[in-house]
Amino acid sequence: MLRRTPSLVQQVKMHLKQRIRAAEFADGRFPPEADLARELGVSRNTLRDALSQLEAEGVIFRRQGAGTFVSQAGLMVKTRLEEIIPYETLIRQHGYNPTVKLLSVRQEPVEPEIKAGLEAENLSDLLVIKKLFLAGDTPVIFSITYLPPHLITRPYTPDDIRGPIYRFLPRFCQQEFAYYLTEIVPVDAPPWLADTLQLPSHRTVLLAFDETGYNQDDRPVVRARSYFRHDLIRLRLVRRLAV
Amino acid sequence: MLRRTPSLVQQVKMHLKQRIRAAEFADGRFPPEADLARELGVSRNTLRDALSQLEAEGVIFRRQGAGTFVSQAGLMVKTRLEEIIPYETLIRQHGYNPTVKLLSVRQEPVEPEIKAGLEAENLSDLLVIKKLFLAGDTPVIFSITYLPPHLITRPYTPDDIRGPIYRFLPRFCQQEFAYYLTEIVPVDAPPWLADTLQLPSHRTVLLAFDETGYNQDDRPVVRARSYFRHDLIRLRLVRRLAV
DNA sequence: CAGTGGTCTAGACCACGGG
DNA sequence: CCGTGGTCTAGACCACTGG
Repeated sequence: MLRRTPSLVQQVKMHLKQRIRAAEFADGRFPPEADLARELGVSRNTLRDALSQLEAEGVIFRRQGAGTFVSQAGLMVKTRLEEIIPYETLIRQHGYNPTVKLLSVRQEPVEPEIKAGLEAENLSDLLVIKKLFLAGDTPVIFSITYLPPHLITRPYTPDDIRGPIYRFLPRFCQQEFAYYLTEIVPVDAPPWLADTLQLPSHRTVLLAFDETGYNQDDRPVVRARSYFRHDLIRLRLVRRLAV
Repeated sequence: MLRRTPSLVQQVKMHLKQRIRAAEFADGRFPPEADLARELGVSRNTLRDALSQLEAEGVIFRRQGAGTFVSQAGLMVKTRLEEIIPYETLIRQHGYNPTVKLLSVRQEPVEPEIKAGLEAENLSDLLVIKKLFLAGDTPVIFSITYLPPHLITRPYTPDDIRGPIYRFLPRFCQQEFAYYLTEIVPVDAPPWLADTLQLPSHRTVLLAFDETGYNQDDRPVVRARSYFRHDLIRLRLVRRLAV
């Protein structure tokens, strides 16, 4: 997997974010698009693509006829739900030091409902991966991942499992990961979960992600359930009016 | 508020959605971009803008060198979290008949935390709006909205309040609504809420949206908290890898 | 009115895949 | 290889705001 040069749009995005972090636009105002494009040596279209993405992320906002401005609220958003990021990064963005504990990797029977979502009703067992993510010393995320074992085409070690499953798939399953279809569910933690996450007794309500991962052929290849200590890990997103 | 012609991109989007609904692409395959653009009489750029949006919504997926395809999973997604839609529409998308009950509209003191988020610490009271949304006969969403009363510049009737607050703002407050910054929170329903939503005694865990609405000048103008019966209203979204 | 962002076009070239 | 989608450009015109 070689990295190719990030697209111009990506580079412009990163460049502008950098300048925002450096508080270069002290009054919160961007230069006109034409000037900025010329300065960066890209077409206005390319610059505008980057600006549109930054606006969708809540970093800036634009007003026709008026200008482009740095958004104050956008700076508060630690997480953008519609983007998949490693849980370690998520924890780091919240200001903690992340650790992963690989609790278990086993092939075992699972509920029919899980298998159905993977179009794997005929399989008896799935590969079940359990992980615990710590923020400092505090467990904050617990995840269970289900993978049909027949997808795996190369031998792997536990270390290969420690990272996100969407990194594992292309490397060991000849599957390109495309997207998660995620359902957000509130959960009253059962004792085993409260135990695993070392929840204080008065805090048993958690946020959970119920995810189905699809490959680039739009076939479901993996399912996962993740539980979050929402009091420590905040899930925020920017919502806009549908057109 | 006059409607202007929807942009070409919007029109193309709607047109393609329509053709997908009509199952016109039986094998799930789109024509090549160049052909489709010519057929629709738009430039390839315009067509591609529409396709990109449809892809982001999970309706289609594209593979370089291979083609553009209708996504199966995308058809299952009833809700896209990053888009604001009226709760009535949300309920209808779930196959129920929606009703709104305006429970109360009162000016009253609120917690300092709410006022702080609205930069209204110096106000003693805010306008507090409580609504209940039914799916058929079943209460499924309860919402509380907080609005600084001094924003209102025109007299209004209760009927003007029944709709979404982001429609009220431009009409009665001379404020253009821009976006919500939303935090997703799991909640163990207190008795008053379980009562309002007529929850079965074993179902007290709810999903809540904690929202701050911003105007086009990026100033907070409204706060809202909505509680969802997640067993009846599913909140799903498509998540993609961050670039 | 001048200056800003919003929309749309035609055309070029690149990267990837197996119709 | 050819055909697909991916990227980028230069330029035109429109819509809106009050620098």
